Amino acid sequence: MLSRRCTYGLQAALFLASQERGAYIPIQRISECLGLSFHFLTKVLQHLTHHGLLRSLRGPHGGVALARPPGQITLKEIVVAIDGPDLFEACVLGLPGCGEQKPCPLHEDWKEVRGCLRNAFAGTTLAMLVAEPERLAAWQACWTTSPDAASAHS
Amino acid sequence: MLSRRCTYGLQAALFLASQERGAYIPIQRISECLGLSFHFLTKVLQHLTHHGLLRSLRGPHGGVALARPPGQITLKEIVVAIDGPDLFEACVLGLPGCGEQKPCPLHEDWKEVRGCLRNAFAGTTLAMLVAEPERLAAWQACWTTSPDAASAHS
DNA sequence: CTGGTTTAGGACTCTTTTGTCTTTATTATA
DNA sequence: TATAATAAAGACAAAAGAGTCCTAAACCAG
Repeated sequence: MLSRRCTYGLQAALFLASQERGAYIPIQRISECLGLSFHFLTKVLQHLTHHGLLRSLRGPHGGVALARPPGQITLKEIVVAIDGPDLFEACVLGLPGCGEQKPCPLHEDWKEVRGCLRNAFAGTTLAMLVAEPERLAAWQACWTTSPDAASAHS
Repeated sequence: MLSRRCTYGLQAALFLASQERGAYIPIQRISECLGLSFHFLTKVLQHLTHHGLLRSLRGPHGGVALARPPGQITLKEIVVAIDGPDLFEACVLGLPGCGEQKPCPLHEDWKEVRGCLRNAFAGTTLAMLVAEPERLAAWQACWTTSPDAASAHS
């Protein structure tokens, strides 16, 4: 469904949304908390920075931060930045010419499912996923290491 | 969303559903009509045969045929046979422990989308996609070569 | 200005997916 | 029985995805 790069990007964005607003967080710390490869995550986040979804700062006290308030960043933006728009636009059967003029037999049915998908991703912001204390706790429970433990270790 | 193997499998199954009921069709002909690589398609269809979704027969007048009436084969069966059940079961964020006991922040929202996906694939049979003359024509328009032209050529 | 910290960028490896080719086994027909 | 047609099976090549590593550039603190 989503590439691994994409799930890493979403996880990191969600992580940043759950941290102090606007703070630069080192990628090293994100990778440790989420249990992801540091170097690989670095590439994914560089990609998001190029697409204007993240800001970055080098040097001590540097790191990455959300470029906009988490309430203004949707999951769809992140997915499209990493995996491209195919998930929300391409033919399910992978037929090259499929479209309104030359619809495949699944075209009309799939339009509905695609709408469902698009609504889910475009209608969900990062803020929505960490606003309720319940969800925030659920998210933090997914981390392999707590950020406090990670910062205490340094 | 779906692997290429999977889209090839779906296309071939749909092709068989639009042919004379129960007839063995050579893979060569399928690949020519759909414009797919013969050898690669062969592998995909062997896979579907192993999973009991197709029957096959070697030798002259051999080929592959649907193992059951097209009204009793759903798209979901084909997808699961080729790509596995992940699309309909796994966590969107790719979190290993995500489930009812330890839900990720998207878990509940995603359950709905997943249901939408599952309904679409499990609720659609091959027969439904070729029953209406309109859809059948749309499907045949997707072929690069007509089966008549292909058979006339031999 | 120096040294440590952090992102940026590129080269490289490993794995999976995609695709090709060759050989073998099976079947129908003449 | 001989021949041609066809799926089955496996070896191989090419491309993309995933992941590692190293060097450079930027930044901050002393």
